Amino acid sequence: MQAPGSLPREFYARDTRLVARELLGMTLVRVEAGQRTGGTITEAEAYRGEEDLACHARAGRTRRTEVMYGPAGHAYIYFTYGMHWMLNVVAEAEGFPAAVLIRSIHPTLGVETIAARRDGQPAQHWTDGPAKLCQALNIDGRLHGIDLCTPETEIRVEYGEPVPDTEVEATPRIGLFTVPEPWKSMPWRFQVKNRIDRRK
DNA sequence: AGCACGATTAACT
DNA sequence: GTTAATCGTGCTC
Repeated sequence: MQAPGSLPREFYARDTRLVARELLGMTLVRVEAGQRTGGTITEAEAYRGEEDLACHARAGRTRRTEVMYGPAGHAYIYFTYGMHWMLNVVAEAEGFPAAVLIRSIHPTLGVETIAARRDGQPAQHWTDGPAKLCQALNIDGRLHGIDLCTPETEIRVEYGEPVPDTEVEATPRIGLFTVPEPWKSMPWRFQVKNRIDRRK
Protein backbone atom coordinates (compact mmCIF):
# COMPACT_ATOMS: atom_id res chain seq x y z
CA MET A 1 0.00 0.00 0.00
CA GLN A 2 1.06 3.53 -0.60
CA ALA A 3 -0.30 7.02 -0.69
CA PRO A 4 -2.41 8.12 -3.64
CA GLY A 5 -0.51 9.44 -6.63
CA SER A 6 1.14 8.25 -9.78
CA LEU A 7 2.78 4.85 -9.67
CA PRO A 8 6.56 5.29 -9.37
CA ARG A 9 8.94 4.36 -12.17
CA GLU A 10 10.10 1.36 -10.14
CA PHE A 11 6.64 -0.13 -10.57
CA TYR A 12 7.15 -0.28 -14.33
CA ALA A 13 10.82 -1.20 -14.30
CA ARG A 14 10.10 -4.87 -13.64
CA ASP A 15 9.15 -8.00 -15.57
CA THR A 16 6.53 -6.93 -18.11
CA ARG A 17 4.18 -9.76 -17.20
CA LEU A 18 4.20 -8.74 -13.56
CA VAL A 19 3.59 -5.11 -14.52
CA ALA A 20 0.63 -6.09 -16.71
CA ARG A 21 -0.78 -8.28 -13.94
CA GLU A 22 -0.43 -5.62 -11.27
CA LEU A 23 -1.82 -2.83 -13.40
CA LEU A 24 -5.21 -4.50 -12.99
CA GLY A 25 -7.17 -2.49 -10.45
CA MET A 26 -5.02 0.61 -10.87
CA THR A 27 -6.58 3.82 -12.18
CA LEU A 28 -5.68 5.18 -15.60
CA VAL A 29 -6.09 8.95 -15.62
CA ARG A 30 -6.05 11.32 -18.57
CA VAL A 31 -5.35 14.86 -17.43
CA GLU A 32 -6.40 17.73 -19.69
CA ALA A 33 -6.99 21.37 -18.93
CA GLY A 34 -9.70 21.34 -16.29
CA GLN A 35 -10.66 17.83 -17.25
CA ARG A 36 -9.97 14.41 -15.78
CA THR A 37 -11.17 11.26 -17.49
CA GLY A 38 -10.24 7.67 -16.75
CA GLY A 39 -11.08 4.49 -14.94
CA THR A 40 -9.99 1.19 -13.45
CA ILE A 41 -7.75 -0.98 -15.60
CA THR A 42 -9.44 -4.33 -16.21
CA GLU A 43 -7.36 -5.84 -18.99
CA ALA A 44 -3.72 -5.57 -20.06
CA GLU A 45 -1.22 -7.50 -22.18
CA ALA A 46 2.55 -7.91 -21.94
CA TYR A 47 4.86 -7.62 -24.94
CA ARG A 48 8.52 -8.15 -24.17
CA GLY A 49 11.81 -8.38 -26.03
CA GLU A 50 12.95 -8.77 -29.62
CA GLU A 51 12.49 -12.53 -29.26
CA ASP A 52 8.75 -12.11 -28.64
CA LEU A 53 7.53 -12.24 -32.24
CA ALA A 54 4.26 -10.60 -31.23
CA CYS A 55 6.10 -7.55 -29.90
CA HIS A 56 6.74 -4.65 -32.24
CA ALA A 57 10.35 -4.71 -31.06
CA ARG A 58 10.79 -7.92 -33.05
CA ALA A 59 11.88 -5.56 -35.86
CA GLY A 60 14.60 -4.20 -33.62
CA ARG A 61 15.28 -0.60 -32.78
CA THR A 62 13.35 1.64 -35.19
CA ARG A 63 11.87 5.10 -34.92
CA ARG A 64 8.56 3.57 -33.96
CA THR A 65 9.91 1.20 -31.32
CA GLU A 66 12.62 3.47 -29.93
CA VAL A 67 10.52 4.40 -26.90
CA MET A 68 10.27 0.78 -25.82
CA TYR A 69 14.07 0.69 -25.44
CA GLY A 70 14.03 3.70 -23.17
CA PRO A 71 13.30 4.03 -19.45
CA ALA A 72 10.15 2.47 -18.00
CA GLY A 73 7.05 4.49 -17.28
CA HIS A 74 6.85 6.26 -20.63
CA ALA A 75 3.94 6.03 -23.07
CA TYR A 76 4.30 3.94 -26.22
CA ILE A 77 1.41 5.03 -28.43
CA TYR A 78 0.99 3.72 -31.95
CA PHE A 79 -1.45 3.91 -34.82
CA THR A 80 -2.91 0.82 -36.48
CA TYR A 81 -5.54 -0.37 -38.95
CA GLY A 82 -5.41 3.08 -40.49
CA MET A 83 -7.58 4.62 -37.79
CA HIS A 84 -6.91 3.40 -34.27
CA TRP A 85 -4.55 4.52 -31.52
CA MET A 86 -3.24 2.13 -28.86
CA LEU A 87 -1.84 3.02 -25.45
CA ASN A 88 1.05 1.11 -23.93
CA VAL A 89 3.31 1.75 -20.96
CA VAL A 90 7.02 0.96 -21.31
CA ALA A 91 8.30 -1.65 -18.85
CA GLU A 92 11.54 -3.37 -17.79
CA ALA A 93 15.06 -1.99 -17.51
CA GLU A 94 16.30 0.62 -19.93
CA GLY A 95 17.73 -1.05 -23.02
CA PHE A 96 15.30 -3.99 -22.93
CA PRO A 97 12.32 -3.30 -25.23
CA ALA A 98 9.00 -4.08 -23.55
CA ALA A 99 5.58 -2.57 -22.98
CA VAL A 100 2.13 -3.27 -21.57
CA LEU A 101 -0.91 -2.68 -23.79
CA ILE A 102 -3.83 -1.26 -21.85
CA ARG A 103 -6.79 -3.06 -23.40
CA SER A 104 -9.74 -2.14 -21.23
CA ILE A 105 -10.83 0.07 -18.35
CA HIS A 106 -13.97 0.55 -16.31
CA PRO A 107 -14.83 4.28 -16.54
CA THR A 108 -14.95 6.15 -13.22
CA LEU A 109 -13.67 9.67 -13.98
CA GLY A 110 -15.27 12.20 -16.30
CA VAL A 111 -17.93 9.74 -17.31
CA GLU A 112 -20.03 12.41 -19.02
CA THR A 113 -17.11 13.41 -21.20
CA ILE A 114 -16.37 9.80 -22.00
CA ALA A 115 -19.98 9.25 -22.98
CA ALA A 116 -19.87 12.27 -25.27
CA ARG A 117 -16.68 11.11 -26.97
CA ARG A 118 -18.19 7.66 -27.46
CA ASP A 119 -21.39 9.11 -28.77
CA GLY A 120 -23.93 6.58 -29.92
CA GLN A 121 -22.39 3.64 -28.08
CA PRO A 122 -23.92 1.92 -25.05
CA ALA A 123 -22.04 2.45 -21.76
CA GLN A 124 -20.85 -1.14 -21.82
CA HIS A 125 -18.74 -0.40 -24.86
CA TRP A 126 -17.32 2.98 -23.94
CA THR A 127 -13.85 1.76 -22.96
CA ASP A 128 -13.83 -2.01 -23.43
CA GLY A 129 -11.17 -2.07 -26.12
CA PRO A 130 -7.67 -0.60 -26.61
CA ALA A 131 -8.74 1.80 -29.36
CA LYS A 132 -12.03 2.60 -27.65
CA LEU A 133 -10.38 3.77 -24.45
CA CYS A 134 -7.98 5.96 -26.40
CA GLN A 135 -10.92 7.60 -28.13
CA ALA A 136 -12.77 8.02 -24.85
CA LEU A 137 -9.75 9.56 -23.11
CA ASN A 138 -8.61 11.64 -26.09
CA ILE A 139 -5.28 9.85 -26.38
CA ASP A 140 -3.37 9.88 -29.66
CA GLY A 141 0.10 10.12 -31.16
CA ARG A 142 0.70 13.60 -29.78
CA LEU A 143 1.26 11.93 -26.42
CA HIS A 144 3.68 9.30 -27.69
CA GLY A 145 6.76 9.07 -25.51
CA ILE A 146 5.58 11.18 -22.60
CA ASP A 147 6.70 10.30 -19.09
CA LEU A 148 3.84 9.01 -16.93
CA CYS A 149 5.83 9.42 -13.74
CA THR A 150 6.18 13.20 -13.63
CA PRO A 151 3.73 15.32 -11.58
CA GLU A 152 2.53 17.36 -14.55
CA THR A 153 2.03 14.43 -16.92
CA GLU A 154 -1.02 14.28 -19.19
CA ILE A 155 -1.43 10.55 -18.70
CA ARG A 156 -0.90 8.91 -15.35
CA VAL A 157 -1.70 5.71 -13.52
CA GLU A 158 -2.74 6.10 -9.90
CA TYR A 159 -2.76 3.49 -7.21
CA GLY A 160 -6.13 1.77 -6.98
CA GLU A 161 -7.51 -1.39 -5.44
CA PRO A 162 -5.31 -4.44 -6.07
CA VAL A 163 -7.05 -7.42 -7.65
CA PRO A 164 -6.44 -10.78 -5.89
CA ASP A 165 -5.12 -13.74 -7.89
CA THR A 166 -8.46 -15.53 -7.61
CA GLU A 167 -10.03 -12.80 -9.72
CA VAL A 168 -7.34 -12.66 -12.38
CA GLU A 169 -7.43 -14.68 -15.57
CA ALA A 170 -4.37 -15.17 -17.81
CA THR A 171 -5.00 -16.11 -21.43
CA PRO A 172 -3.27 -15.76 -24.82
CA ARG A 173 -2.98 -12.28 -26.26
CA ILE A 174 -5.63 -11.02 -28.67
CA GLY A 175 -5.34 -10.39 -32.39
CA LEU A 176 -2.11 -12.24 -33.17
CA PHE A 177 -3.17 -13.87 -36.41
CA THR A 178 0.16 -14.35 -38.12
CA VAL A 179 2.38 -14.70 -35.05
CA PRO A 180 4.11 -18.11 -34.80
CA GLU A 181 4.14 -20.32 -31.75
CA PRO A 182 5.00 -20.32 -28.97
CA TRP A 183 4.46 -16.55 -28.88
CA LYS A 184 0.94 -16.72 -30.25
CA SER A 185 -0.18 -18.75 -27.24
CA MET A 186 1.81 -17.19 -24.42
CA PRO A 187 -0.71 -16.44 -21.63
CA TRP A 188 0.34 -12.83 -21.30
CA ARG A 189 -3.09 -11.28 -21.40
CA PHE A 190 -4.38 -10.50 -17.93
CA GLN A 191 -7.94 -9.54 -17.15
CA VAL A 192 -10.31 -9.26 -14.24
CA LYS A 193 -12.80 -12.15 -14.16
CA ASN A 194 -16.52 -11.96 -13.58
CA ARG A 195 -17.31 -9.48 -16.22
CA ILE A 196 -19.19 -10.05 -19.38
CA ASP A 197 -16.69 -10.20 -22.18
CA ARG A 198 -17.52 -10.60 -25.82
CA ARG A 199 -14.08 -11.85 -26.72
CA LYS A 200 -12.99 -15.36 -27.48
C1' DA B 1 8.51 3.33 -55.13
C1' DG B 2 5.42 -0.19 -54.19
C1' DC B 3 3.18 -3.55 -51.28
C1' DA B 4 1.06 -6.41 -47.66
C1' DC B 5 -0.63 -6.19 -43.32
C1' DG B 6 -1.81 -4.83 -38.70
C1' DA B 7 -1.65 -5.66 -30.45
C1' DT B 8 -9.33 -2.94 -34.09
C1' DT B 9 -13.95 -1.42 -34.41
C1' DA B 10 -18.64 -0.99 -35.89
C1' DA B 11 -22.02 -2.19 -38.95
C1' DC B 12 -24.21 -5.64 -41.43
C1' DT B 13 -26.24 -10.40 -43.15
C1' DG C 1 -20.13 -14.76 -38.52
C1' DT C 2 -18.37 -11.49 -42.10
C1' DT C 3 -16.37 -7.37 -43.77
C1' DA C 4 -15.18 -2.42 -44.90
C1' DA C 5 -12.69 1.44 -43.27
C1' DT C 6 -7.97 3.55 -43.80
C1' DC C 7 -2.79 4.64 -43.44
C1' DG C 8 1.85 4.16 -41.04
C1' DT C 9 5.42 0.90 -40.83
C1' DG C 10 8.76 -2.32 -42.29
C1' DC C 11 10.24 -5.10 -46.00
C1' DT C 12 11.23 -6.22 -50.92
C1' DC C 13 12.47 -4.80 -55.52
